Amino acid sequence: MECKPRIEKEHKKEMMAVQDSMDVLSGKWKISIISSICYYNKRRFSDILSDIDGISNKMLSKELKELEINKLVKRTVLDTQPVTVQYELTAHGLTLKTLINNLVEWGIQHRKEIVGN
Amino acid sequence: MECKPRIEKEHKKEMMAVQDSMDVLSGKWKISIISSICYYNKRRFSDILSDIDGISNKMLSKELKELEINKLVKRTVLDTQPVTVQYELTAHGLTLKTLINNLVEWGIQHRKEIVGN
DNA sequence: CGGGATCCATACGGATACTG
DNA sequence: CAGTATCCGTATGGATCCCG
Repeated sequence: MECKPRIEKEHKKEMMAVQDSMDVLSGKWKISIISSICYYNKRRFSDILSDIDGISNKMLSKELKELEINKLVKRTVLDTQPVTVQYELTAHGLTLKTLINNLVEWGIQHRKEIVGN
Repeated sequence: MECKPRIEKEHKKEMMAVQDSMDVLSGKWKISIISSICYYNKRRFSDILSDIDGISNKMLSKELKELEINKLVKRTVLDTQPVTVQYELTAHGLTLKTLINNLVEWGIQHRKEIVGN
């Protein structure tokens, strides 16, 4: 397994890039939210709220806002009565799929490693 | 981009696996620590402490302990005077490299997406 | 319905001092 | 050197109520 980056500066840049990714994803509910929207393609606020066990509306609202700022989800207000709001992943949000799949695979391997001690 | 998993149960399992991964990695300093050890192959407590800008000994101690519990790092007490402690990645810890590389690449892409608005 | 505002308990995490 | 213990401010996040 190759570990050493070429030069120190390069290494620092890589660490920053990892942090950028983690900042976006490490919120307690972020990935669950993304996954929920992704699964249904389009999803309304209250639907996501019931999809995810234990989340409060305050948290959902906050996390969705951050995801929107990071251009991972798109928010659309529908002209209904009363108002409904639809969330969907952006093209950029969809690129997370690969990363999430990696996280799934590593998580499975990790569980084997820990449980099977 | 394919998004819908086959069945709901499968989906829940995937979510759990992602959470397992995130729980291990999402500590504020975890990846920096792993990266530091990985970079130098073997590394002592005080060296890691000075590698990572801003971390306190309390945090380093705590995070290292968690990494050890998760079998990502191996802790070795050396019989020196005074005592020194060496940390190195386990085989399992090394499997994180791929994941971290993915995080690096996505982070770079993400930064482009956000900055270049 | 989709949030925002408020209150409040708890967890997180920094600084410092101490120990084997 | 490699932590541990303590103190303490701050951030996190749940519960609840309110509003357009």
